[in-house]
Amino acid sequence: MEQAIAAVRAAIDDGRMKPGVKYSVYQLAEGLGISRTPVRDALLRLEEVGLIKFEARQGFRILLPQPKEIAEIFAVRLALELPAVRKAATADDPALPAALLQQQRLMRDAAAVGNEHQFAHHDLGLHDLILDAADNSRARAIVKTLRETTRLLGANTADKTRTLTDIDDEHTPVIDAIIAGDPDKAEAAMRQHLENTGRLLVAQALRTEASDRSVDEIWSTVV
Amino acid sequence: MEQAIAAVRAAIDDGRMKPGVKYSVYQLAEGLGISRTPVRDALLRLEEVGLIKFEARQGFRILLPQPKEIAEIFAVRLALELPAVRKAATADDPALPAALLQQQRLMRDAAAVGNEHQFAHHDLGLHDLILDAADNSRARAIVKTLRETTRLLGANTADKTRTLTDIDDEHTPVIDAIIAGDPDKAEAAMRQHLENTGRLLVAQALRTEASDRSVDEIWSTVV
DNA sequence: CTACAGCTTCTAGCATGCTACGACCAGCCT
DNA sequence: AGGCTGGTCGTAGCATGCTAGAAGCTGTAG
Repeated sequence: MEQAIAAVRAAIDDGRMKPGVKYSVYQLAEGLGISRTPVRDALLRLEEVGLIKFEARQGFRILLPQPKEIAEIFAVRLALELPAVRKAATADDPALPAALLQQQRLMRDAAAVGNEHQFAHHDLGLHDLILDAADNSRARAIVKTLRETTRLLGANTADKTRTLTDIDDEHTPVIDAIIAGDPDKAEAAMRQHLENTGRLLVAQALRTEASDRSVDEIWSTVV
Repeated sequence: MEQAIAAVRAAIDDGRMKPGVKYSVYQLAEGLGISRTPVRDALLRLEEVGLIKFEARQGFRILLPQPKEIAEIFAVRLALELPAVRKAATADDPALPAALLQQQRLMRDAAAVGNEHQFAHHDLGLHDLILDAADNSRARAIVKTLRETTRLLGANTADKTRTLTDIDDEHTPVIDAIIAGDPDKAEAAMRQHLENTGRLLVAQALRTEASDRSVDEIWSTVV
């Protein structure tokens, strides 16, 4: 079943499966060479996360997050990650600075060669590291799930309006402030980063569905 | 499948299924008069939420949340519900005050006759109403899930150290502040309420597992 | 040419068959 | 008598059978 989940995620990531198109458990199971049961289980879990939607007796469809949903996701992330980054800045874990800098180095390397996939992976790793430092595994799990549902869009977004290096530049003040033990600065930098990213994704979602609403309008109703 | 989820929850609630005991999909399916597949699906979802745990080739077991987990859950709830109650206090939804007072009335009635089940239901309804007013369905869904995992304990807690009326008294200032449009007071009152409840549940969890750690120790590492 | 009706062909969802494997128990060997 | 070993039982997990129902197509009638 884990295999099936990973397979579907991978298929979505590399564009073999596209939003809007109808798929069926039968096809997918055959393609993966396993039976329908674990595939269905996997899809049920993805449905719960909101990544797909079963339509009764018609198959299922990959969903693109709506602009409002994206804004909601980032509102939740702000609520959870801002306190987390404060805690990370005040907690004195001697191993944390090294881990942060290591993660940053990995991201820089990925950015240098333009490897978006690697970059996204290490970006997740950095945020995860901060939530780990805040010592709340539940919050960590929630944010991980939220990121998963926006990742689909994220992959397409970075190269359009923001380079990988731009994103990396937003991380730097966060990392510096944590290492310096300055919770206010860390929080402000993280807020900056999440707001930028969130508004960008909302803007893109608005574009793809050709809506005439404004980013600010949606953003302000939620955040 | 929804039927199976509801059945398992109900069985846990009224004590037909107890934490620590081993159960199997076979037994359960037979008991419910449906096949193993939907029962298994339901249990997989409950496992994802952390309410049960499958043990390979041995059945599954109902889990009691650990003290740390409870503290984490309340840390997340604070992060999400404090902003929400602020928004509820500033948003001018003309229908909100009436809805809040209505919900409070239902809770009072349930408290008056000592109907814990009804009370818990309406309590959930009140918190849900506030999150709804904040207009973030994602946060709403998250909190709902979190409440589900603590509900098991919650039912046992209320009658021990806090009467239903005590809980109700904590809600009053929250509702009043929202109606008065005072976000600061609303936030403070909600914080008071959530901290009380959270610490109480942590204390109970510590008692049931006979730990010698203190509530403050656990609470302060997370919140 | 168009509208409609019936049929074929998909589907999800539930039920059931099947298998590999860990736990537990009884019986044997030392 | 005590420890080990083989066998039996029960389990999750995967595969497959089965059914009701919706979508779309095809052929026919107007």
